[in-house]
Amino acid sequence: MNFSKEIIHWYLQNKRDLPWRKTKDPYRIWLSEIMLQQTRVAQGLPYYEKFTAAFPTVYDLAKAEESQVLKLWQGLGYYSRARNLHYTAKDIVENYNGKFPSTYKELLQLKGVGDYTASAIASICFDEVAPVVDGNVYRVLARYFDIDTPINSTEGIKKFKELAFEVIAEDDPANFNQAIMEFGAVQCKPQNPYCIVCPLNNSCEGLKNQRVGMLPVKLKKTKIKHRWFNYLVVIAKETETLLEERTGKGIWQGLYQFPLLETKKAITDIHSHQEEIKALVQLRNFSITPYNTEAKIHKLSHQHLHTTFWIVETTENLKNGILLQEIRKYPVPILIGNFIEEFNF
DNA sequence: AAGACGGGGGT
DNA sequence: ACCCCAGTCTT
Repeated sequence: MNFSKEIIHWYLQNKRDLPWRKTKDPYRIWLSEIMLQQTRVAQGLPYYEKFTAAFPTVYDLAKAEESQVLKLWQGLGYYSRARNLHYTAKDIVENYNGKFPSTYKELLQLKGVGDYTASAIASICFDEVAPVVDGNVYRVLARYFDIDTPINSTEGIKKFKELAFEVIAEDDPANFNQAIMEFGAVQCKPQNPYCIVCPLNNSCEGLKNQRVGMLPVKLKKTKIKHRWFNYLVVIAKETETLLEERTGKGIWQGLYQFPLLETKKAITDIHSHQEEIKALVQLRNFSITPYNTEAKIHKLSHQHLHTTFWIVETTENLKNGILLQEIRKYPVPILIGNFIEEFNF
């Protein structure tokens, strides 16, 4: 049996029972693929259930408020996916008569749909011979063919895509694509792959050359930036607080947070920042005390946020205050969400 | 070509 | 501490 037949054979016997494998509805496949970008199945699964319940069709998603979409997305990360998801739902309804396009080339035009996702939808929903190349596929191909070209180099991206075209089962691209990804996730996994029981272990070049553990090769890591966030948790008359929306570039676009004072390093004397704080919270008189004395480090893949929450109490009226009892309606970063649950106002 | 973009899980 | 995850977009 050749590579593609063996992979599909393995898949049909070992595939997990996942909700998006029970449908060919392009809306649901699209939704699942966007959610699973850089995200494990276990983490994305509950979100898929929430979204399909709240938005059974693309029309339901299109007519939702963006903040509602972000609220449901809260905790999943990479929030541009949620904003693009909403944008594309409206795009499909307005410009495609509510029907997803059926080819790789057309799907690629949609915002938030790149090479991988266009291939996934085209193959799974429309049986187009469009190979997917995700992290799993890079790993399986690099090991099986013993290729050490870095998977995130321009040359590597091109080479592995060509290789995927060569090995794809042209008579069953839908199953082959899902099979090779599942195989990478479950069998040929990053650490401690099950080579001993692998159905391909007598033809795997990487295994033969004892190079499975070094493959795939990937170019350098991103350098981590350190930032110091001071959140001003205003409590006015024990019933109201202040939230601001993050706009512009950078992390957490469209999400809400307490008024933020970002500093170059940890604050040693809060009173030296009195004027900045006054301007941020728009108050004349208030008391301020740290909630956590040791900064909490919130780790993102590319930034470490040294975070301190400051409790700002006042008896004045707030300019644009929100009711504390409604604070959970706003989409917030998990860092803020955890604080809200822990502080419990 | 290189960065930016989240959060969680595994070793 | 480091790597990876059903990647895409921007610079």
